[in-house]
Amino acid sequence: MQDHVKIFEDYLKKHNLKLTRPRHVILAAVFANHSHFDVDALYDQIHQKYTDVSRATIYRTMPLLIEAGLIKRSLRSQARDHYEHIFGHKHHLHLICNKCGSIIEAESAAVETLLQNLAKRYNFTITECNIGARGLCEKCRE
Amino acid sequence: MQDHVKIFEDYLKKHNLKLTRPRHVILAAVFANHSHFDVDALYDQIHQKYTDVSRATIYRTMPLLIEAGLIKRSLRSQARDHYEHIFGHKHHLHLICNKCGSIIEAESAAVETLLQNLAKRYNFTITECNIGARGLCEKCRE
DNA sequence: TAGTAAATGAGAATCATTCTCAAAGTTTTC
DNA sequence: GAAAACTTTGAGAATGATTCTCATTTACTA
Ligand SMILES: [Mn+2]
Ligand SMILES: [Mn+2]
Ligand SMILES: [Zn+2]
Ligand SMILES: [Zn+2]
Repeated sequence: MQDHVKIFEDYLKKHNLKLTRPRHVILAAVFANHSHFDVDALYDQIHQKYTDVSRATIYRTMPLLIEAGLIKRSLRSQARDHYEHIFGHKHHLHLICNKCGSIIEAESAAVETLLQNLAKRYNFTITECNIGARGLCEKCRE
Repeated sequence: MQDHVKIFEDYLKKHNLKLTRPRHVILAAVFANHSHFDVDALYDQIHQKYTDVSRATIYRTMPLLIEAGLIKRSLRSQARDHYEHIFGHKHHLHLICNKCGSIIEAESAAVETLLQNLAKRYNFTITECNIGARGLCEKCRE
């Protein structure tokens, strides 16, 4: 059973952090759907069932989930941080439409390989790629 | 004489915006050095000679310079927007060291081409690429 | 040079995020 | 299973980058 719950719990134990109810609730909410999210949306979602989990705790938990390798900070739209979970998902890149705001997720393996090779030339060790582009989607082009 | 000043002035005229002193001062400061900058650093730099140019005007001018194709919003470090000018510079990508914070600028043409081809498959028209990676630089790896 | 519309500076407002601290929870030890 | 030792939590205050407001100034037009 090597699921996200186990990974998080292992991470917490390894770092002498406690396995608390809010942390489990937040983790579950993060993996309850598979799209990008921001803290505000997450708070709304959680708050329907668990009125006692505070924004502060959500903000405090994001770095833990990142450190555990379960989510990444993926985009920033109008001054708000966005996250997406990465555990259970392939690496991908984002094509963001400037008009309608829709996000296409595309396979990134080839681009990442090229990027890795490039980094090698600078003796740079990549731990996290961030690849994306803005433009116009099919529908918005006409 | 197709320099950045001319480009900016043409942009302003074309959009019925006025060629003001603060806008010229800000443009000059942006191109006075060739590194990344944030509004705060820019303000400090400008404020030494031109004490009457306000932060508000600098913030208001950034989108104009972006629209004119002279700068781009390039990175965000700890909640602060960073910019770099792009006129007169080749496209490049950023390798950011997580330890020392240094930024390596690397040639991005090959990666961008690949990204363009990928986008084509989704009928997506790219106007702006954003490619980068985090990790450890040569010095910080030991 | 006057008339008109846009731009500016100063500081207030906004708003996402971080911080503070007293109260509550978790783990360890007996 | 209860107390000690330590961590986490919620609530709301604080912070800090960015945006807004509005009275005043400036740039352009004729
Ligand atoms: Mn995604
Ligand atoms: Mn750069
Ligand atoms: Zn679109
Ligand atoms: Zn380094």
